[in-house]
Amino acid sequence: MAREVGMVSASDRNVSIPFDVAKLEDVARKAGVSNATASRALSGAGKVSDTARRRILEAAKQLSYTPNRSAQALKGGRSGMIGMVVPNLSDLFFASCVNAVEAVAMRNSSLLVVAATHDRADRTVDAMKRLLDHRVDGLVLGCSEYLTPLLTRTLRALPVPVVGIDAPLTKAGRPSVLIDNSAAAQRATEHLIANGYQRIISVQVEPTLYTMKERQLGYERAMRDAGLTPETRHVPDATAAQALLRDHQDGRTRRAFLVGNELGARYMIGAAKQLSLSMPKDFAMVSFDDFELAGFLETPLTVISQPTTLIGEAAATKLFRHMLHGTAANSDSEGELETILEASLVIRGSSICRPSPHDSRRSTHT
Amino acid sequence: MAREVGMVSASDRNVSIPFDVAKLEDVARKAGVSNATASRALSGAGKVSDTARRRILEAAKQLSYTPNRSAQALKGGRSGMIGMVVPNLSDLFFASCVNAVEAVAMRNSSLLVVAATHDRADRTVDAMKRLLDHRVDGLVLGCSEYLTPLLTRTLRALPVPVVGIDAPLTKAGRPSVLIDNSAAAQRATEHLIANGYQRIISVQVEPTLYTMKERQLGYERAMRDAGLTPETRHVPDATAAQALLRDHQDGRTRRAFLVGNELGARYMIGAAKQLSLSMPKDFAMVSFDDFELAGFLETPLTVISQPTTLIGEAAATKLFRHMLHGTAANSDSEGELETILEASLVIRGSSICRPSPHDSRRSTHT
DNA sequence: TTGTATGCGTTATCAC
DNA sequence: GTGATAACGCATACAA
Repeated sequence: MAREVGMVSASDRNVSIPFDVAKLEDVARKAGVSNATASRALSGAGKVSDTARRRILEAAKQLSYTPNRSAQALKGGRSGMIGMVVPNLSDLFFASCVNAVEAVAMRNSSLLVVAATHDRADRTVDAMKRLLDHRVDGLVLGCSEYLTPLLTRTLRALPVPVVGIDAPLTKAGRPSVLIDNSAAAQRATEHLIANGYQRIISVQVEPTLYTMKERQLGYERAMRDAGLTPETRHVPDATAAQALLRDHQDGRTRRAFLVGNELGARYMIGAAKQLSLSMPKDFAMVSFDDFELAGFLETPLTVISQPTTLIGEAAATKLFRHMLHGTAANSDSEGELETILEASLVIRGSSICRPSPHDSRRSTHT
Repeated sequence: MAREVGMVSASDRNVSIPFDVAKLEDVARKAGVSNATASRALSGAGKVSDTARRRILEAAKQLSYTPNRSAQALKGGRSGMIGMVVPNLSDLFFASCVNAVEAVAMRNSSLLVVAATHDRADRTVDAMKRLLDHRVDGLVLGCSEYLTPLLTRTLRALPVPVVGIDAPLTKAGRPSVLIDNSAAAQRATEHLIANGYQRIISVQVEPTLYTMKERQLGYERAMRDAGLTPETRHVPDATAAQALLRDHQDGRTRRAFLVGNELGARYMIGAAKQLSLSMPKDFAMVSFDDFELAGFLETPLTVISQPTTLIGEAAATKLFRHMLHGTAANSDSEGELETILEASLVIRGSSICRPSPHDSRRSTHT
C-alpha cells in the first residue's frame, strides 16, 4: 500500500492511521493481475474475463480504492471537476444557484470548484483562468454584467463548455439560462397599473447591469403601452432611498415603486421606516427577488421571484450534456443559446390597495 | 429506472477535450534552457542565473504559461485546492462562511472545492473522501452535528489538515472555529429575564444538533441561576409553532421564546401572523442568527448574531497556517483546539416591553 | 549554475 | 484476455 505514514515522531500520541490511499497497483497486486487489467476492469472499458473482473472489483472494494483524479486529469481524461464563477457566494440568488449546481455535479460524479469575484467584475476573467489551470471540465459563469470585449474573447477561446447564468453569453456563442427580465418587469408594472397606480417610478440600484437594463426596458414598455410616463431614479444607497421617498410625499397621487433588486428593496423599506411611511397606504412597491421573510414584513412584499434552483439545475444539466457530447467547446452546438425560465410574480400586500392580512401567494407567471 | 433531475446519461464519452496550452517545455524551449531550469526559475526554488531567469520569465509571460495543477498535484506537491464540506450552500450561515473561506483561499493562491451534503449528515464522510480523491491540500468541515464514531475515525485518519466550523472537532484532535453557543444563549436568556420575563420557553427545531444542545444548556443555566423553571418545546415545523403559540395565549403571564435558529424564528413569526399575535405585546422573542431584514419585520427581531465572515476567515487562515507548517495532519499541533469568536446580541423590538420605532442596534457581546 | 533522468498514478497502445 | 510499456506535465535527485 502506497506510502506508509511511518516515521511517526515520538511526540505524537494520537498516531494517525494511514489513510486509504490505495492505488491501482495495490488493487492489481491483491487481485493477482497486472496494472492494465485492473484499470480495464475498473473503468469498464476493454475486455476482462469474468473471474478476473470479480477479483479486481473485490480487491478494490476491500482496499476502498478510488482513482487518483490528478493522475486521471493529467493523463488527459476528465478532471472530474466543474468550475463556477459568481460575484459573491453569500448573495442569495447566486448561493442558491451554486447549491443547485453542486447537487447536479455530485450526481454526475463531479466536484464543484467555486471562484468568487467578490463583486469585482474585472476579476471574472482571472477567475476563469485559474479554474482552467486546474483543468475543470466545464464552467458555469454567473455574471450580471454585459460582456466586455475581453470577456467575450476569453469565452470564445475557452477549451471547455461554458454555460452562463443571469446574463446571456450569446455574443460569445455560449449558452445560458436566464429569466426574461424584461417580461417580468413589464408584468409587474402592469400589475401595478391594473391596481390603479399611474405614477410608477423605476428604482435602480445598479443600472448598468444587464439584468437591470432589461428590467428597465420591460418597465418602460409597460408604461408606454399604458400611456404613462416612465420615471427612473438611481438609488445607490439608503440615503438616496430616503431622498426619493421624501420627494414623493405630497400625498396627492398614489405612488408605486418598481425596485430592481433586493438590496434596493431594503433601502426602500428602511427609508420608509425612518420616515414613518407604510405600504401600501403611502406608496406601493414591487421588488425583484424573493426572500424567506418577504411575507412577514410589516407589509408583506410583492416580489418577482426567480426559480434559482431550477436555473442552477438547468445550467448544470446543460453543461454536463455538452461535456458528455464531447465537443471541444459548446459554441452554437444547439439551436437555441438562451434557455428562458419563468419568473413568477408573488403578489403580497405591498402592491395592492387593501392588503390582505396574510401572505397571499397568488403567483402568476410571466 | 427513474432518472433524477440533472442526471445526464452518458451516451458516448469518447472524446477528450484538447487542451493546447503552453507547458513548461514550451517555455524552456523558447527561453533556450532545459526543462529543469525553467521549472526552477518559475518556482523560485533552486539557483538560476539572472539572465536565464529573465529570459524564462519573459517567455512564460509571452506564452501566458501557467503550470498544470494536475501535474503538480500528481508529482506530490500541493494541488492548490482546499475543500469545504457544508450541509447546504444556500444556507445563510454557511454561504457566508464559504464566501469568506473562498476569499482567503484566493489570497493564498488556492481554489475552493465545495461539497454539500444537502442536509444529509450521513454523507459527510463521503463528501470528505471525494474531496480527498481530488487531493485537496486541506479541508474546512462545516458540520452542525456531533461527531459520529465513523466521522471521528475518518477525521483522525485524514492525511491533510482539517479545521471545523460551527461544531468542534476536538474529539478527533482537530481544531475548529466556533462561537460560544452556550454563553450566547445564556446571555440572551438573561436579557429576557432582565426585561421582566419569567416564563421563557426554549424553542428547538433540531434539538439533536451540537449547536442546539449547547444553546439549550446556556438557556437552562440562565433559568436556573434566576430561579426560574426551564421549559422546552420541540418545534419541527410551522404547525408545531402554531400549537405552541396557542398553548400560550392565556394572556396572564408574559411569555418569551428563545428560538434556536432562523428557521424556527420563521415558524414563530408565521404562526403569530396566523393567530394575529404581535410582539412584544403578546409574547417576546429572541432568535439565533441575524439576517438582513430582521430589523424591518413588523416587529424588529432581537437576535444573536454570529460573525460568519470572521468565522470563515479564521478557519481558513488557521487551515493555511497548518498547511504551510507542513505537518501531514494537524492533530494536537497547537495548544488550543477551539477558537471561540464572539457572538453579539442585537437588541431590537421583539424582546423589550416598549419597542423602539427604529431598529436599535445596541449590541452587546457575549 | 545547468542538464539528464526518473517517477508521481493512470490510461492507452501495443504485442503476446 | 492479458501484460509490459509509454506517455501526460511537472519537480527534483543526481551528474556534469
